[in-house]
Amino acid sequence: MRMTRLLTRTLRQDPAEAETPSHRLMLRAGMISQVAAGVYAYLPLAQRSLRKIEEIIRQEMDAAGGQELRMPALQPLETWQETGRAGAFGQNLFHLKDRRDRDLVLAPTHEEVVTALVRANVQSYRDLPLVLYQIQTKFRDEPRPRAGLIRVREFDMKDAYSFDADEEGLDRSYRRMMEAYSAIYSRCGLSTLAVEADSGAIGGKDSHEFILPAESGEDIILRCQRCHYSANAERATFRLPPVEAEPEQPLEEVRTPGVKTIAALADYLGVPSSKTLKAVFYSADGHVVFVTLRGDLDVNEVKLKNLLKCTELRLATDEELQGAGLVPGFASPIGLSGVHRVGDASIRVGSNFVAGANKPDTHLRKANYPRDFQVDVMADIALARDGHGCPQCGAPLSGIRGIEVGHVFKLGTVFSETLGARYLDREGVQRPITMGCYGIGVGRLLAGAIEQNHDDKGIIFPTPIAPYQVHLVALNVDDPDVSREAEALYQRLSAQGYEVLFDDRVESAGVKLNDADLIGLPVRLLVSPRSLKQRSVELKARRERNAQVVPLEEADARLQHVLGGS
RNA sequence: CGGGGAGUAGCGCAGCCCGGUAGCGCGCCACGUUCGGGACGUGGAGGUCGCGGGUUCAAGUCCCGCCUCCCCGACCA
Repeated sequence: MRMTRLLTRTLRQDPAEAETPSHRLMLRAGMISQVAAGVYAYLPLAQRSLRKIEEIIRQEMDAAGGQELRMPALQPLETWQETGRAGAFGQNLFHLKDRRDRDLVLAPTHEEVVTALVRANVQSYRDLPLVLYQIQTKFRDEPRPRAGLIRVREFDMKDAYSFDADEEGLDRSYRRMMEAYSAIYSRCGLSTLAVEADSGAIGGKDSHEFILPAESGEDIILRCQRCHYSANAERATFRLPPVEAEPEQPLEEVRTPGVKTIAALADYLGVPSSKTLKAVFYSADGHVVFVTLRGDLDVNEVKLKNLLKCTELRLATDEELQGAGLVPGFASPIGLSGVHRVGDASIRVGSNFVAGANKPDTHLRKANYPRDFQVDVMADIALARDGHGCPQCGAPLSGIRGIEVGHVFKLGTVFSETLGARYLDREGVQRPITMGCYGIGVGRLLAGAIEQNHDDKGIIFPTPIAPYQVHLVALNVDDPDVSREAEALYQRLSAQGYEVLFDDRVESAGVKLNDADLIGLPVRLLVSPRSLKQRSVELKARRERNAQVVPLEEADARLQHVLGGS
């Protein structure tokens, strides 16, 4: 491809809206163009990368026994009401009406349709196992699209679905998919981490995310520094440091004027925050829920949501609190009745806590569970943090940020039971099909790759997903020798099957070299009057510091060497 | 949805407070000079100032309403 023919140009200045490196660099390199919030046009350079990523995904899915198909993005709303997921997705589901006023949705994922397909086509255990996949555009009306391609409302995703006779079969399919995922990332030249994840509102037991470590990532991952434990913070469990046993003392009231936060309270009374009880109120599908946990911990809302099995969970408003007879800032589990009470396991670790008194400017000292108050449910609903103890070995956990570039779930029989996807086993008994689902965001993977591979000059593409392999740069194209030799080299390399981006523009050296660094193709070949004096080109790997001078006729052989024989 | 910010040429911005011919840098076009890390000169093209209403002799600027985009949070299979 000649750069004089390429649709876009590079930008010298950073576009104002971009903050994240991948977003900024993709805009500057002319790869993407925003059409609406979270909606992008993929320009030729990006499109080539995306196609390479898709091709790698297809090869690995096929190798793992997958069959590619394609399901519609446009679906009737009823499909989503049958499984109750119209509600579960809520506002995130794009809704529209057709000319006859029928309700349609733009699908955010395809469990319903694929399950219905399998129901119609699978009758016997002989038809199983089965892995179906597609690469299809998904629509999710995200509350806040952000960071370029990292969180968007329209995006291409590879989604795969496995169908097995039983749990053991699912375990095999699941393992196989995880292996395929690892192969995909490694072939893309990326290092990822498989971590335990929350399975969401309608997940099954097991779920893993593939995380690409990156500063700009939205997810926090906790990894054990000693053993192999690693999990998304949404999911992670942890051990609390042991506390010394202390005899329970009698409850006493203490004046705490205007002290409303845990930090202020600990400071005011001169106790560590781990000696306080935190009260947090939520509205779960409209019902007030009272949560108590130790003051040094925060509520993990994902755990809480799973525990309550609700679809909408938000902090309660002060009005809702007062309606339930509670005093914001001084609310207390003690003497509380009439609301659903959830206690975190941490309130059993420690004693003689400071708690609210449920009247203004007053707290209680020496509160003890269960002596002074009870809860309706006791569970782990605390958020794990950097420094907490590993649930498996107790060593400290450390937190890193990362981008979720893949997510796999064991769905079990949730969908097959609801939608009636059954098969006959050997004994002639009807059983629900056991399912798994497996997703990779293609565009997010590209963005993640750039997050992980760039420097202050630009992108450093991993070869397998680079839009082109070689950036052939001619300096001084007015010089007939340069123009002739560069042209000849372009033709020759292209004929040999190399993917060459040929900078044949009339531009100064600085512009061309900076653009080459910005676009970040793996290898740069430079033809100039200077190099031609030695009948040579300069070859420089984007990742390397220095260039090497290579005789013109050896350029192909050197390229093959550098690109690893492709 | 809560908080903050912004919409003026393809990109980055000034002008708005204090109403009076719409500007700067980059990019773009032409010619010439340059030519290995974002060159220089000369001449040019390019704008419903986000949209609608109002005030006024006159609105990019003042007033009202709306829309869009970005950031933080909430949210997020």
